[in-house]
Amino acid sequence: MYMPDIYRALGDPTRRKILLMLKSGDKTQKEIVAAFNISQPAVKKHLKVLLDEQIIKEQIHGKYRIYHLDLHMLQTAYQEMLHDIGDLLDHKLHSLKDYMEKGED
Amino acid sequence: MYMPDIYRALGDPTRRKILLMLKSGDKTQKEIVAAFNISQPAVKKHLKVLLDEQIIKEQIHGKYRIYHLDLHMLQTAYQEMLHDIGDLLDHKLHSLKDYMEKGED
DNA sequence: ACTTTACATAACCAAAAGGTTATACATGGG
DNA sequence: CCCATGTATAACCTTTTGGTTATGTAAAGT
Repeated sequence: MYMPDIYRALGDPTRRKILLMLKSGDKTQKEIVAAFNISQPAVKKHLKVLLDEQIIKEQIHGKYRIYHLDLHMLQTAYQEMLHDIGDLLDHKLHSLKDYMEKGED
Repeated sequence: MYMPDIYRALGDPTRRKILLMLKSGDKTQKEIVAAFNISQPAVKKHLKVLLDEQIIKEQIHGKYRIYHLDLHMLQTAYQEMLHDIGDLLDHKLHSLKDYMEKGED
């Protein structure tokens, strides 16, 4: 059984850029491919990793594949990583909530 | 010029365990090697990655190499990751904050 | 019906990652 | 000086990763 590995998902800069792209709105695979200068199958592999880790979701719309962030999972993922670093720094998870509260406008 | 990649540094479970070890105090390479059942050169490679990413520092003490956490860099890494998650989630902060508050126990 | 268009899939490749064993080097103790 | 200990380095191996090209398939436009 597959153990989701958030470090794997976020460990690649292309994948992080894809996530940033999706922040500004849902995107088709075509649009994502156009934003990088790697091939369509290469992009698709990155999307598969993000799908496997459940960081993004896919919707089929005719011949299009529309991708969008799974904000819940993404937040959980970062929470996990921050928790690991937080453990090392002796200041824990609540600082994320603090950050989010201060960051609101 | 080399851009430190915190995601790479934390991407391996052995390295995360090494960091956890170092949290409880500085360690010689010998002690770190003893804590895993992989070879000394394998451990050394992990240490090199952590050194490259400047997450840990090395001190030469006679024939010993003493490793310790670079808390400042960890702090920076933490901030970097907070920034990343902020970038991704900022316009959804409200619902996430609600989620986190409900999710706390 | 035919042809684009968007995506899927297969086969392949080079380089990186994570490990090994064997061996060299340097320091400290007897 | 000699030997044990701690670390460094070299050579090698396997698997994974991130990419490629080529080709197949399904939906949409004309």
